Amino acid sequence: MATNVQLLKDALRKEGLLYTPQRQIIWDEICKTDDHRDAEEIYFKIKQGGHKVSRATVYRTIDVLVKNNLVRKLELGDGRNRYENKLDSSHHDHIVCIQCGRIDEFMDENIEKLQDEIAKKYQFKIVRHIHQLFGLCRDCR
Amino acid sequence: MATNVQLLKDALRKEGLLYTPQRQIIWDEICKTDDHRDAEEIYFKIKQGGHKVSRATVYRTIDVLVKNNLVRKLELGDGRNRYENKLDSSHHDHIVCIQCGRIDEFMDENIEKLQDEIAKKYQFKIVRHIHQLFGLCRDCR
DNA sequence: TTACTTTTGAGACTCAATCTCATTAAAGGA
DNA sequence: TCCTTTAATGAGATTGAGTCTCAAAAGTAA
Repeated sequence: MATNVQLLKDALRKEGLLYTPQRQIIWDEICKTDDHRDAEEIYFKIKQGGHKVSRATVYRTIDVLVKNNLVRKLELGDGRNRYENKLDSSHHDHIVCIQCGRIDEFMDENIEKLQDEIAKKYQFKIVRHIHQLFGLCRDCR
Repeated sequence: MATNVQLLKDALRKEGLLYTPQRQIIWDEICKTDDHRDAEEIYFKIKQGGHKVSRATVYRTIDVLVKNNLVRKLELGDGRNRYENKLDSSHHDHIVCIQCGRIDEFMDENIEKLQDEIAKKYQFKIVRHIHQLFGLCRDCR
């Protein structure tokens, strides 16, 4: 977990924020799994773990982590944002099963390239993108 | 507007729902522009136009229209869903300026094909997809 | 220590969207 | 036509994710 501590400290320093136990607890919880969890889930897992961190602090800290590239925010359009740590994962997009909720990841260099070409055509500077496939997974179709 | 009336009637019949003045008013309002508007905007425009349709009915009707392919639902991840009529537009994805809110549309056969290949690889059956580029448009960069 | 700044937490608040349920309107007989 | 049944509507309550407020707690610097 040592690197994770440093990553958090660096991010906080960059933002001019203090390193606090609460922020470490939240970052640790997010690093514990590679799942795509919403803020409420993360908040309750922390609570279950016996730590006392308020909901407001969880939301505030997640925002900082997202802003500093430690966490990826997933917008599935169902009213709840999901989060996943970016510890050892490179860029990828998502395949979401609308039946069982399973989320797989994909990445295609060619699509990325085509995307850049489209942006160029529109004289558009891409800051981020969302590419999600919704449907039925192997087990649900 | 004649065809639009029929399209609505067909969709309602297919759903086993009645054709009502309120539903026609809502569908008319959505057909009036090619903008990407949220439900609240549509609701207020109807109100401004002197028609009395409740918020609940607007939301309920939009759901029916989306389900029956008369309206496309746009999820930009900002907590408000947008809607656009699908009267004469074929499938397309969106380019969203995070500065001025401008929304452009794009469509790339090659990306669609690559997408299908990915789905095949995962034995996934795509029902719908979201592909959005967020960044700065020509005028904002 | 003291003075000052930042963070936290509890709960109030926001806002889009949904739900409830009494009222109203439409459909389908007879 | 009237009657019965079924569906739709509207006003307002409710939900739920997320944000905001502000007093108290914790950290920083001298």
